[in-house]
Amino acid sequence: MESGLSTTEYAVLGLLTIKPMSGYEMRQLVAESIGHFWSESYGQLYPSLKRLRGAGLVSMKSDKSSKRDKHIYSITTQGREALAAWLALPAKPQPPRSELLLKLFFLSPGDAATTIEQVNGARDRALEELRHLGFVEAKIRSENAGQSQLQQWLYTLHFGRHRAEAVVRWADEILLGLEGEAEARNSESKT
Amino acid sequence: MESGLSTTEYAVLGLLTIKPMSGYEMRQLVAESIGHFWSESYGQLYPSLKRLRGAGLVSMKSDKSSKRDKHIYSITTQGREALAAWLALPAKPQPPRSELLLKLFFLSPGDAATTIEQVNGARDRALEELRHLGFVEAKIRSENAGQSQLQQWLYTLHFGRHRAEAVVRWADEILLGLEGEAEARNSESKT
DNA sequence: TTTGGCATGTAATCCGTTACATGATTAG
DNA sequence: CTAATCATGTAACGGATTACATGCCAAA
Repeated sequence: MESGLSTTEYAVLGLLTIKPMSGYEMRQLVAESIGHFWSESYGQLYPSLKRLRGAGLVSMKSDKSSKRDKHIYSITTQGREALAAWLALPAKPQPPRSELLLKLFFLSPGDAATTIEQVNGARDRALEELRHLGFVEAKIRSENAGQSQLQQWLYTLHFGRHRAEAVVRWADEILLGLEGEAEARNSESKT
Repeated sequence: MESGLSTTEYAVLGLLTIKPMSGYEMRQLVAESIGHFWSESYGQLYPSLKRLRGAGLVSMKSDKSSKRDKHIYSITTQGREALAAWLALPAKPQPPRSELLLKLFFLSPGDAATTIEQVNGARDRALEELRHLGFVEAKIRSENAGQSQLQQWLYTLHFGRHRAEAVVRWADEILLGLEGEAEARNSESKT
């Protein structure tokens, strides 16, 4: 069912609404602007562009001006229509697959040290992401002041922030409980 | 690098530490107990069991007693060692890929109605998950009182709770902002 | 008797990353 | 001169879901 296009292909269409771009440029843009919730590799990008072109959803022209021929892709009217239709469809929730939770689930309470390490690792990564998101937000706020799309970008950034904050809260909850246990054991052995 | 086994195979080893099981049983157990952060299909399960058996990490015996021959798998000592080694390795963070955020990113501020729909949909799903997690927690608390593994199970459940709460907070933040905008526009047109 | 759950597996297919192959341009 | 970055693509591979193929047993 659905619309025949893969999610990657819709992502490509979306990127081309920002501006006409080469495959290489798209890759960069994905990595720096939506890297916290999306990724694309060349192995997906180039074949997708080819298919989309075949379907008339994007057009291509060679830019021989500056350096050596570079392929600049643009979204067509049909492409915009296909994208708009997809954007209005409810996003399907993706089943999360977490290696971290898998490990925690199977670790035994006797391995408290390993549990703590894993939880701490997740906490550190979340803190790091929080810093990174703050940095990105400051950057796009200054670079895109007044840009109409800015608000939408902030939505995705804020999602990342709430997600990371949740991880920190969760980790603190566990770490506190584990410390409490250790203390209880301690005072017990002293009595 | 790494250890030669896939994450699915470690998950299988982990499941077999709970009790010896058939492939069919494993599938059920995954769906009901760790379904909120992991999934396995038969197309992965059976070939994995085959490979693990070949590597001597699980053993199999046919149960002809009850109905018709059923294959019961158990984890071997080597299997337990392999699992323990993997559990101690830091969990690698998986790059999130969110179709929802992709849509929000590309929706234009003019499509506020669609944005609201998407965000509300995510909020509803999070609320539903919260109810579900509460239900599961009550169930496993009563069924596994005193079970040593209970605490580990709760860790994963609580992660899900914090994650879902984060989505609700984020959604409320956006929805509130969007309402404020609408009101501002309203009073403006009245003045 | 026919539907649904138990039960085991394989094949086709999709989606995605990594590695490979190639080559120009630019900064140190 | 040479390493990094720009630039385009394909091939190989791996991980995962879905569809397919098969068949028993129990309940409605």
